[in-house]
Amino acid sequence: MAKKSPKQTRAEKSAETRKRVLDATSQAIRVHGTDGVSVSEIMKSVSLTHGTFYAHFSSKEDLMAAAVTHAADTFREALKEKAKTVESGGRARGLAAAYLTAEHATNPENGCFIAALGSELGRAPEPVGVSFRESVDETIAMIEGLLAADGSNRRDAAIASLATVVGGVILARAAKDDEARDTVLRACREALANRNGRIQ
Amino acid sequence: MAKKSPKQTRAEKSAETRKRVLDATSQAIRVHGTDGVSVSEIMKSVSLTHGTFYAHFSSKEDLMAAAVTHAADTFREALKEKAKTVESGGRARGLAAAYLTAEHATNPENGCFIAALGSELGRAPEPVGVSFRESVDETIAMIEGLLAADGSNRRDAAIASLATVVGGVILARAAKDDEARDTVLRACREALANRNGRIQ
DNA sequence: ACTAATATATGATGATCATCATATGATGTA
DNA sequence: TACATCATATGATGATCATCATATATTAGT
Repeated sequence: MAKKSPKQTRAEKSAETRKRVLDATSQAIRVHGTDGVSVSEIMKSVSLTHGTFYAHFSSKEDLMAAAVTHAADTFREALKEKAKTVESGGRARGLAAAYLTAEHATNPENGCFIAALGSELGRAPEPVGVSFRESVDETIAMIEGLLAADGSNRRDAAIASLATVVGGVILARAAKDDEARDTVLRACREALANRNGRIQ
Repeated sequence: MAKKSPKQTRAEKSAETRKRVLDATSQAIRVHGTDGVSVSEIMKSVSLTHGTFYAHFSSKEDLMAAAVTHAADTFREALKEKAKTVESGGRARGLAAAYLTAEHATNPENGCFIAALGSELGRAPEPVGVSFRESVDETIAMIEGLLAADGSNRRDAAIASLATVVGGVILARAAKDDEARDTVLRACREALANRNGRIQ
C-alpha cells in the first residue's frame, strides 16, 4: 500500500516532468521547427540539464513524435472549442473564423501543427511521420464533426476546408506586412463562406 | 579583345557551375528541406568539393535565398504552361488540374516551393525569408493572371485558390496511402471548381 | 535505519557541419 | 614564354549536437 504523500509521489513527479518537456517541445517546434530546437535547449527551458532527457525519452525522434501528437491534440481541442463559440453564421464559418485570424498567424506556438510543420513533417523519419499522418487524419475527422451533417461528401468538405485554412495561414505568414496578411486571411475566409454556402 | 574560345570562356564555365549548383539545391531542398542538405552534399551532387562552394556563394544562407527564388521561378513557369494546356473547363480549373495531381504530390523535387517549404520558410532568417515572401507574392500575381478577368476581387480569388492547392498538396502528402491521397486531391479540385463556378 | 530504485547532474565522445586558409592547376593575356 | 587570374581541391578549425557513461542525491519500501 502506498503511503500517502503530502506532496507528490515519484511517479507523479516524473510524469509531470515528462509533460513539461512535451509542452515546451510542442510549442518550440511550432516556432522553430523540429530541426530548430536542440535537446539541451528544450531541457534548459524546463530547468533541467541535457543528460536528464534520456530518463524520459529514448531519443530525440521519440520526443518529436510525441510532441507532434501533443501539439495536434491540444490544438484540435482548442480549435473545436473556439469554432463552437465564434458567433458567425454556419458551422463552417465558425471554423474559418476561429482558424483564419491574425492572432493565429502571428502566434504559431499554440497554433495549428499542420500550418507550422506541415511541409517538413511530410518528409519526417518514421516515428515522427506516423504521428503526423495520424494527427492529420484526426484533424480531418474533427472538422467533419464541425460541419453540417448533410450526408455524402461531408468528409470531402472537411478536407477541402482544412486545406484552405492551412494554406491560408501559411500564405498569411508569408505576407510582407500586416495589411497584406489581413488581406490573405479575409480572402480565404470569404472563399470558404462562399463555397460552404453552396455545399452545405 | 577576347580571343574566340572553341569551348567555353572562363566566365561561362563559372556561370554554368553556379547554375548547376542552384538547380541541384532547388531540387534537394524541396525533397529534404533547407536544413536537410549540407553544403558538401550539394557540391558532391555536382561533382565538386565542398571548399569550392565559396567561390560561387558567400554563405549557405546566400545559396538558400537564391535557391528558393530559383525553385519558385522554375515552378511558376512550369505551372503556367501546364495550366494553359490542361483541357478542363475554366482557367481556375486549369490551375487545380495542373497543381492537384498525384504526380505533384509524390514528386516534390520539381513541385511547388510553398507546398514543399512553406512552413519552414515562414521562419527563415532574413535573406531566405525575403526570397520566400517575394516569390509567394509573384506566385499570387501569376495565378491572378490565370483567372478570368472579372474585376474587383480577382486577387482575392487567386489568394484563396493558391491557399487551397497548397494546403491540398500538403494534406495529400500526409495521407496514409495512395487512395487517401487521391481522395484529398479530388476533394480539393472539386471544391475549387465549385467555388470558382460561383466567383467567376 | 538500510537498501534499492531512479530522477537529475556532469562530463565525455564522436559525428556533422559551415567556413576558411592554403595549395594547385588551368586559362587567358601581355 | 611568362605572368596573373581564378576555378577547384585539400585540409584544418571551431562550433553544435545527440547520445552515453558515470556520479549524486532523493525517495520508496523494508
